[in-house]
Amino acid sequence: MLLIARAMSSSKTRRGAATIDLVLCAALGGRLHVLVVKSAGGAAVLPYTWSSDDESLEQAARDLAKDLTGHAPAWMAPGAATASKRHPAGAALSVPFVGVVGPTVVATGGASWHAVDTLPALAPRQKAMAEGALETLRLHMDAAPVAFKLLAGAFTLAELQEAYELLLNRRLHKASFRRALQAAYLVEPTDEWRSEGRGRPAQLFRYAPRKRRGAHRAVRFDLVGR
Amino acid sequence: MLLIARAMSSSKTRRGAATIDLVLCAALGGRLHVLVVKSAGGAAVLPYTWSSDDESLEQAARDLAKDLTGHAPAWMAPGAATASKRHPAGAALSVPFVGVVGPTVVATGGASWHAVDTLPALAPRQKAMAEGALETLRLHMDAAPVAFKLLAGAFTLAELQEAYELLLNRRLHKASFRRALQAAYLVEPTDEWRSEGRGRPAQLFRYAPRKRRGAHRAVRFDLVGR
DNA sequence: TGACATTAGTTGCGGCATGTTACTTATTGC
DNA sequence: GCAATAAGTAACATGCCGCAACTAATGTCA
Repeated sequence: MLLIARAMSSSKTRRGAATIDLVLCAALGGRLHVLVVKSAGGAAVLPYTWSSDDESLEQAARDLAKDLTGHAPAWMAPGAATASKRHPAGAALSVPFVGVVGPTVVATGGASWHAVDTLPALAPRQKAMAEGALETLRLHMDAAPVAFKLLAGAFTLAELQEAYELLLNRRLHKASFRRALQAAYLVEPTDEWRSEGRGRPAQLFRYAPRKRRGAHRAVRFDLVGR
Repeated sequence: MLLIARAMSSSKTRRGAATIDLVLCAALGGRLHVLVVKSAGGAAVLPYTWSSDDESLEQAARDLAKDLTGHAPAWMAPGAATASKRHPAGAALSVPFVGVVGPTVVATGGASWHAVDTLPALAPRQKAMAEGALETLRLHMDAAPVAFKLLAGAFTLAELQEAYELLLNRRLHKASFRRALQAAYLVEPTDEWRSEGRGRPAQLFRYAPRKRRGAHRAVRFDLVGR
């Protein structure tokens, strides 16, 4: 039994084992980008690692991101595991983790950012996982600071609004957006301002959620059943 | 290679392989219940099956539910895969699927319903997956008809409200709930009424989402950052 | 049979949140 | 200085939500 397990571990594809696949996301130029690396054979692949018994899946994904970018993702969530279609390593099963980093993270070595709607040729399973990332982000954005974590530590309110518009795929109203944000006590102003060339400089804010009581929002049927 | 895979398939625990674990949920007596079965050794376990290459994970979970209850779940979503803690079959990795059925589904054979807050002794990993089910349901209830699928095909509006109260773990206001529901065109009345002994009989409704335009709801910061 | 309890379902009102428009403020470039 | 541009704010109308009070239909019991 142990011998078989050892043999599997040293085999090339480890059929029957699972990969942890990292879908690292960044908002660049108003579009969602995903980090793609080059495999030994030169093909484009999502970063992945084989699952091991002595480490949690999430920690393995976090470590993988750290190896690639130097930092752990600012936010991360598990995606839907899948055994369908072809994986570049021939894994029977793959568990995706969707990570989020700020716009300043550089792609080192063979890694590069690609917009999700113009991805290079990936193995079908990885393509599906990358395209599912946006849905995972949407699923969590109401309860987790996903949009905030797509930004640098200090950001303008226009940038925050653009992040939300990217995730929701629709335009938002400036005044309404800011009023709702103000009421939620989620950001605090810094004393820095940023000038983008023309126009009035924008004040920079930081994500700093303050305690507030009774998040007793009403039921929303808006999105039920498409 | 193939020989190794065959040997693994016939081994007892299949270390290195993954299980698909089913967390089948029902709303009974105002509380969320989970279907628990008895293992060969007599211990309480969540229903599970080994993942196989020639079937999608979701389909395997759906088939498992069919074997147990005679019907596929009314709704289902994948949970977060985990390799932590102990699984009853010793699986290295487990992928949970959270299914939802109506209140009329009976537990056959050794299966029985248990409230999630008073579960029998499960293996740690299965306990964690069962306790994570409610979070998975909450994650999807804004965009999927989770609460509706916890009910029979025809239901009263009071029952629907109770399902939402169960998922949200707080009381809702009757008038507000009904107004919002009306505005969403999600249910249609049947010509049946149900009398529960005392009090006025309640009209029965069916889940029948109608097309409506512009789900253009505002951004809600209420739940961001707890 | 008629008052009462119980549950279903509706209506009206005050307050708060949101959508819209228009305005003010601050900066660059000419 | 003046136009252009972008950030940020104010004011108003509309609509949604919580609340309370109301009507409606049934069973219970004196």
